[in-house]
Amino acid sequence: MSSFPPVSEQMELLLRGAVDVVSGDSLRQRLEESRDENRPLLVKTGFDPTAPDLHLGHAVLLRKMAHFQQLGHRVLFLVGDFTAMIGDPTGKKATRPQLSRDEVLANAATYQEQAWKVLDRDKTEILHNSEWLSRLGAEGLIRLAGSYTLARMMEREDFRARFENHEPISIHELLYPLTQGYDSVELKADVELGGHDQLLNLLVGRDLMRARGLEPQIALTVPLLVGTDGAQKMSKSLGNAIAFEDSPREMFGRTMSIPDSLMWDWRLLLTDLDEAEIDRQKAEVESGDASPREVKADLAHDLVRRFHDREAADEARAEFDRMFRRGGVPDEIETRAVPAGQALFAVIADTGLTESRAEARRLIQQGAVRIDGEKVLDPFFPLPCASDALLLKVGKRRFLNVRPG
RNA sequence: GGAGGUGUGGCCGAGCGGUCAAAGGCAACAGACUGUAAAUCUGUCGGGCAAAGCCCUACGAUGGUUCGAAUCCAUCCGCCUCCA
Repeated sequence: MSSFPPVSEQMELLLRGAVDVVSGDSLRQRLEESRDENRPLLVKTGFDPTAPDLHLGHAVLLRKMAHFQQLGHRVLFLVGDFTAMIGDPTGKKATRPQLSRDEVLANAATYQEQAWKVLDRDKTEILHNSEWLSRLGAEGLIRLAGSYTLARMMEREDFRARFENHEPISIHELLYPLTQGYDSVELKADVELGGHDQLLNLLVGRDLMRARGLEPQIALTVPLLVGTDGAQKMSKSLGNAIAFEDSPREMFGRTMSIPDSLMWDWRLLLTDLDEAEIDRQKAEVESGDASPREVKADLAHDLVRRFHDREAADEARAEFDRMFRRGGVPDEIETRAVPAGQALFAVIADTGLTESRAEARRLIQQGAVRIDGEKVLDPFFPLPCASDALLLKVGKRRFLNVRPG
């Protein structure tokens, strides 16, 4: 008797949201073997822990790993402590900085701490690729390099683009896909997961495995999540990310700010809602039977619940309604003491609501600043003495209570 | 090894020795309209100053020429191209 669910059921879950599967047939076949022999598949995912703040973009891949876990397969969380020191060139227009070993290990620890919000910690095996890669030595590395060609490497769009644009490509960057592929050889992985941009790296792994007489791994990729700007892939440096660690309010609000057209992707990739149900909602919104705002709020609620808890999600939603639908203010606003009679622009800048006094003046003149709901256009407006705190509002979302005295 | 090119604000990209805090685009921010969506329109977009002006800092780095340098010169650093 097998402990694994039927293969068709497994396939459905595993292929949800996937971009590439090389190949679907071999995945099915291997799942069948696994089920027949009652042996879990070995699923490898490499992490290059350069950015310790996880965001929803990372969640897509972690969720795919979680799917394999749910089905009873062995999921390896491979810390690329060796490869991180090389710096993965994928998708970068510039050479990545090479990190020290200590930085990498510290990042990896932070990374994992957050990853357990999505992955089942007890079912995750953690390995570090320095274990075998540092043993490889110069000779081993050169031999490894001998099994691939420059032409094949240059098939990669990011390398090619950089080459054609006369941008630098360091030799060490060419070694990255090879070392990553070597990990698969070493682990004899059945499946390797990665973002869509990793496809070529995963395929290098297949080639290297085949060359050594191993059954090549199945490459399965997930899409790169588009960020809150609706245009570029989610990334902290582009400011379009929602971090696992963001507060419920922030997570809810930032989700509400995504373009409507994006919410279906997010639904599919970040939540468990049935694909059929997603399609149904989409049809309803398109026909005007459902409000896109409400559908998006459900999504936001779902995400907050997932990364915080149900209560936090309820609160975030209620607060959002209060603030933005009814023009109210948030529950908790920090209160600061400020000198009475000080000019408004100085107060705003000095309390950090704006980055500079010049910016404060401009915003006031543009009508972006309100005191207790009253628009004030004079930057030199002196803050009156008041027994109660005054509510300062700058733009739509910056609030502060000040108590002049 | 030889020859040449290039380095400007978050990004791309103009820039004649003075009129350059530096065109234009993107992004961002604010206002209007809204659903903190999209689209559209308007404005802002180094810092300081009760300010249509003045001052400070800034065009890879350091020096220099000049009354005056993003613009010219030297050295250094980074990057690229061609030839070998």
